[in-house]
Amino acid sequence: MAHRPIPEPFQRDRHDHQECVSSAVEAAHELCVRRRIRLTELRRRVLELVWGGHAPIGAYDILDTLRGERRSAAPATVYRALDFLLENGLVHRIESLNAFVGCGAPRQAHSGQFLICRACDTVAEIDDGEIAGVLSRNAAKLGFRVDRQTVELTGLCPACADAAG
Amino acid sequence: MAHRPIPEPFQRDRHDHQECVSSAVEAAHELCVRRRIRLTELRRRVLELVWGGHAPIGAYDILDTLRGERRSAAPATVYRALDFLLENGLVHRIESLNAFVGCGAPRQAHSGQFLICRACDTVAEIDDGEIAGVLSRNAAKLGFRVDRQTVELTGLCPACADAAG
DNA sequence: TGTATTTTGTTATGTTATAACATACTATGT
DNA sequence: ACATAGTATGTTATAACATAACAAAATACA
Repeated sequence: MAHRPIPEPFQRDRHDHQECVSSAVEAAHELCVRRRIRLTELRRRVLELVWGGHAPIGAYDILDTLRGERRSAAPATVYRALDFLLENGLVHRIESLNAFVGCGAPRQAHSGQFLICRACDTVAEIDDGEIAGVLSRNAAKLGFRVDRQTVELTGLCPACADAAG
Repeated sequence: MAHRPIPEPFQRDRHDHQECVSSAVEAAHELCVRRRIRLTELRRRVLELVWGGHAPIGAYDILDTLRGERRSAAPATVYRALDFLLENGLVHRIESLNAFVGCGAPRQAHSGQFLICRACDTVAEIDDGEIAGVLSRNAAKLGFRVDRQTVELTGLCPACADAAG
């Protein structure tokens, strides 16, 4: 079935963000059906909260909101839901921020690279085969076999770079 | 003046590690003289502890050792020394591990890329211009201006890859 | 020597994450 | 429908990582 595509990196001004959230939840739902795993109410809700914006959100920020809705919410509640979402590629962890962002393209397996604006906190995920290729290849030249790539580029997004001159 | 070079990534079997430590301390000393900043006893000692091996070490592991030598040691003691060493490029932080490794080539400014063996915990720093170039260039194509690159590749080093088959 | 600056000491607290065990829910075979 | 195995969540406690704020000591340097 057809989804409206999630906006491309940094083309995000004045977009209907609710559309991002519902697309992400719908994609997650389909992925879970396909894999015969359960997108429970809790997991769906945590996914929505991660998709609250295009900025990374911390586990305890998620918890703060969740507590207003579910009196049993505790750190383990959130971390377990996040673990599930991470394992299934529905969210990514930004290591340099100890925070989480939604994955815009959960269909394909990928590690992804992240562009993190230090001014507006927006994170764009890219899945750049050239980058992944150079990393794997150059590691392999040293005899290193790469399992997982963590690539996080911090700087200024186009809008903030313009504003900063 | 001449230093014996710190061993190349993954050529580290049976090397004299004390040589790595003393090289690193000597390089740090010279860098601090040149920059007119102070490599105090505390900072020198923390640098040595970071260089205790080629595996990343956590701040609280450093603290545990330091407490045996200096009864006033507290978290802030260690973090302040680490901040100094980080600012001056003498150590690097491995974001995906919340831990620190010594920098083998503190003379030049660089962000570096890290190859982290998940079997033996050895970390090798590389400073690969091709990688840095592709990252900056491909981010720039999207209008993103990169300040800082975090590149951490987890996998198996040559020795552990051989052992694993 | 006096004074400004930097470094370290000290205490407290904030933030992020996991362990361990109990209970509840869901799917499946009979 | 029932038993039961497996999965998910509740609950309490604690571990691991990091910073804030102010005092005291050491150092640089006029």
